[in-house]
Amino acid sequence: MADSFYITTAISYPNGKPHIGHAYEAIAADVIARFQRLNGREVRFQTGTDEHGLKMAQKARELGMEPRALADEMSAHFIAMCDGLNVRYDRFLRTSEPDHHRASQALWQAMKANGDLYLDRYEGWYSVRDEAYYDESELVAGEGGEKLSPQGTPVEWTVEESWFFRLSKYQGQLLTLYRDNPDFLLPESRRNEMIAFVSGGLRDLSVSRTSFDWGVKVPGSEDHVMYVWVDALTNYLTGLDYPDKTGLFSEYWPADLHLIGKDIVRFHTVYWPAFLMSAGLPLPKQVFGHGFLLNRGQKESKSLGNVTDPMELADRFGVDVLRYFLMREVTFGQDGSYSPEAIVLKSNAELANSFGNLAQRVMSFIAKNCDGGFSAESEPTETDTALRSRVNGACRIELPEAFERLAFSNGLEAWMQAVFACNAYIDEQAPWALRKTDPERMRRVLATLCGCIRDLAVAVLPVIPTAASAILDALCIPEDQRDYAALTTDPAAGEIRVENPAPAFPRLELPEEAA
RNA sequence: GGGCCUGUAGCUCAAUUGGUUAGAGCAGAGCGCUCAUAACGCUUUGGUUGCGGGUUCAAGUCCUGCCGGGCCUACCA
Repeated sequence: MADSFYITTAISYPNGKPHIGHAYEAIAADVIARFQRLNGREVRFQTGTDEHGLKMAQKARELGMEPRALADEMSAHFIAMCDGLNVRYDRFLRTSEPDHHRASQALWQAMKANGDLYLDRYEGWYSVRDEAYYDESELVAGEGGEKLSPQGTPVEWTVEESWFFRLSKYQGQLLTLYRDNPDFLLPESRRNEMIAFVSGGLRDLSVSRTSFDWGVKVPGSEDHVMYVWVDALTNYLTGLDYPDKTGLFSEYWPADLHLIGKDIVRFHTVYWPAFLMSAGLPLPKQVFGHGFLLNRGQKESKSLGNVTDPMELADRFGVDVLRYFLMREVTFGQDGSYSPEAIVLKSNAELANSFGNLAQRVMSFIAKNCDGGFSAESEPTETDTALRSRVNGACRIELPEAFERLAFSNGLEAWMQAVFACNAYIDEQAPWALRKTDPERMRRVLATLCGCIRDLAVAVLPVIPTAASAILDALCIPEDQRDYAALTTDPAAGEIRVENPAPAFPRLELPEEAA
């Protein structure tokens, strides 16, 4: 289908509760999904949890539970997070689901049929503590001259039977992909990184393990489970009922956008396209590696004790406020910093004082002075038309163009400029003075403003769905006129009605610890 | 250790890819307004672009060294 749009987040590893980074990615993906729906596209949005692997198995053992029970418990937190943040996914996929095992095995067999999987031995210096193999060159010498991992943990020479994927075979095709499709991997800095990585040569990839069994079984090799990334990446296909290629799959594959963190760019832009090439499937159109959120400029970690529960932020400041802050403050693709003070400051300045107050001052004026409704009879002046086209341009052209490039902060910047223009216009036109001198002119001014507020509210729907809808409700804008296509109409032309306007954004108090 | 990215006003970011006097918002200061969530508007203070060299008619932008931050280096967004 030409206007379908398939977007995914990375699936989260649920060996702990969701942190701010999970929330950030889910929100960004939801903003894109809502944005594309407003553009009239047939959107499918998938997120989920990546539940296999040694760490989950170990964590479960520590807690004396079955891995599946732990996965059930932890994935529930991720589902609750999405629901709590107004993240409207079409499918929440758990890799422990049977259909996912089927899909992973089907992909495996497709790669095998193409001659890209072979059984060999994996040997190397293995650190049990780090659960990782190290290259000889990475090892450091301990005090007694013994070999240690770069983290200083003991290593031993380990031999394990393993299936391998012929990654080396795809070096040329991958480099061609990056060269011919500059939009395949964004932002650009990440593409440079991957070109350098792939140009340096690719080793075949060990894609199965025998040391644990919490995973997808390798077909015909039941003592092996798939390397977790083979199984994890396949989730994007599972959600479309692969290996059935008739229904959802034919409609939505290839994916339009895999939204991921910058730390897993390699898996999505080297391994994943190579797997797909091997299986003879089309490649996703774009992978975008977003940046990380820093807590007051510092990375969050358990050892620093500065881990933030995103739901706590949402409860404290509001879901829309959190969503707006993350999209507005952080340049998408780069790292960003957040703090309670920054959230409060941004929300008060832009949402409460500028946009929310604009809507409220206009609507409550109409409710009080125009009996809640009216039609403007006089012709718009040049000033009215200028404001209207400025605001409409920001909402219908500038913001959507920026969002299309995932440049959310730029799009919202343009939107904010339009809000400022409206506030300047009210002060200049002073409808409260016109009320006594020229009521007809007053009505025209108010109608112009209502048209602008309609545009502004529709444009930000993807970011702050609840508050923007409340404003559109108060303006009595019908549900079917709340998308970008509807912005070509001029609501100031007809009857204006306002019902029960209420402030859309409360002013927030600065957190006490900041004082 | 290696690779890559990053450092611009107190804060968050721009700067058309080397081209006038480095621009916005927030925060601060002054004035105006009263419809509105003590909200809004106008004016304004504030920068040796991390530090040192170099290339160039011209450097925030390119090269180099140093300092700080980050990501990857075969299972944490």
